[in-house]
Amino acid sequence: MTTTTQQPADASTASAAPPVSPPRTAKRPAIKVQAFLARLSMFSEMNDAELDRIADGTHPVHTEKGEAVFNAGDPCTGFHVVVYGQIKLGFTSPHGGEKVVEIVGAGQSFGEALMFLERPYIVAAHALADSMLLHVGRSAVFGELTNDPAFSRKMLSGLSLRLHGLVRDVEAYSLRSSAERVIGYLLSAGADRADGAAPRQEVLLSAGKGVLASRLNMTPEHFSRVLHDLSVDGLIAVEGKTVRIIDIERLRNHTA
Amino acid sequence: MTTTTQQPADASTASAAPPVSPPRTAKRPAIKVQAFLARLSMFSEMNDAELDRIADGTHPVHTEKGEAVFNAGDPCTGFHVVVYGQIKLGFTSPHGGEKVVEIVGAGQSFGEALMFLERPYIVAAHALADSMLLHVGRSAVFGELTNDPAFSRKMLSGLSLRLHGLVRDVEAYSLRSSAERVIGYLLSAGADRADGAAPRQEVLLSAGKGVLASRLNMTPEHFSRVLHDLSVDGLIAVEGKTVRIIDIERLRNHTA
DNA sequence: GCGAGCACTTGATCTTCCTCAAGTAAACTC
DNA sequence: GAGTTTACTTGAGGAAGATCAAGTGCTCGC
Repeated sequence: MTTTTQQPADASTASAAPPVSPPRTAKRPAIKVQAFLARLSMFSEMNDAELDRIADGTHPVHTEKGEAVFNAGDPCTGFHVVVYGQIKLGFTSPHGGEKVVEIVGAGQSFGEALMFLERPYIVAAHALADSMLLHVGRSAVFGELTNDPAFSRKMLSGLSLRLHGLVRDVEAYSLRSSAERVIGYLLSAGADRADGAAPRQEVLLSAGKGVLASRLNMTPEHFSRVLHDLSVDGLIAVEGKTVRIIDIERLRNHTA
Repeated sequence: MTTTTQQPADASTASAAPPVSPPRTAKRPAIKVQAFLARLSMFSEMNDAELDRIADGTHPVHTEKGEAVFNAGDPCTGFHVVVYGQIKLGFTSPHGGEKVVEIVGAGQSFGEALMFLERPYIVAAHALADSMLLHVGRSAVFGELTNDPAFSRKMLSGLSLRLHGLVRDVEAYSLRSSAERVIGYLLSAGADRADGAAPRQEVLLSAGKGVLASRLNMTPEHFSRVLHDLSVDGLIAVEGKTVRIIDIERLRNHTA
């Protein structure tokens, strides 16, 4: 849940999302790869020579809404960073269902673990919006890892953070009711001001309700009902994709 | 699930578990720390000087059955390796429940991710049997990381593998019924011969049924019933802690 | 601005799994 | 080796959430 919070185009968010705007025209923007990479915490301590080598190992990937970036079973040749847009990572069950594991936004990366394991993907990645990614090739990463301990350290932290988030998810799935998971999502999405300020009253849902429901391990129907119930209890107000938190204290203590 | 399989004292298992025997007497055995560490894949490429420095950063921890190694909220000053015994990692819910996230046996380690994040533990670790651990201090690890890229690489693989296992768990919890999870466990526990040989017909449950049930995200009652149903269908036979797989093909294809 | 498609909501019913309550069997003490 | 504890099993009932089936309202393309 922690890593799921999305960054709207809001300069006040103290996040790693670099200020790369989506293309205003149909034309794809030429971005400065090194400059973009340098803003990611993963590469933040690299010098120019290193950044150049990494940048040489990348190539841009443009994916339209609905398209797959990769599917389960595809070989993994590196990892991806989102420049703009939004990607969902998920399983497709043999019985037809889908489970969204993570929703990834601008400035976030995915697929590092598989890159190190040299195994094929076990999840699929689909674009939730027209997106631009950078694919960072394995060999470029491995090259820098061997002579830059600070980069190794960053990589280890990044992986650890991801692991930590996943453990928290497991806890939520096992020990919390679906209403509690929804509340947890709303609070963490509302709390993504990193400064000490009070959490937002208005939360913009970071994806469609169906996708969010799957991320929270419930059906769209049930998600809808939970939101409805919380509204009836006067804790929140739902207006399309924005949720206004009316009584954050009662929301926090809510048990049902 | 993949990382959960336990090694009974069986030299044929091609696993990383070093052949350190539990103490036959009440007296604690003096183990050779360097020799033990060298057999772990994490340290397998280290030279003697490095191993000495890591060994200097360790201290032994003896934990009796039922005792805690650490609790959620405790600060993390390094990671642990199991020399002998068995440790469970789990959450305790505010509402009283418990969820076992992982069961860790001899030769396996835990707590690396928290060490890199420098955050307090979010799970608790309790001994399921009288156990001996080695605590490897953070600074010793960080020291070697800065000048041994191969070690960094091993660390990254280890963390990636853990992440991979957790993603598979999330898939199982979300997309599979409890009977399917039980079957998955039995098959993977039975398949832990790494050679190409046929899976074992006899599976020794790696922990008490209650603990296993929690690991598989179900109640002990329900676990018991699932095992019962599979027995009635003639797929397995349960005799205490050993499960004999009678019809592995039908077990694999079982849907209910 | 009209119709088609899609996302979401609402209602009724059904399943899975949990809870509570005994009961049995195995293990640990003394 | 009897008594107690702990682990597991079995049964009955219940609750959370899924499924199925219509709806309603939006957005988007033309």
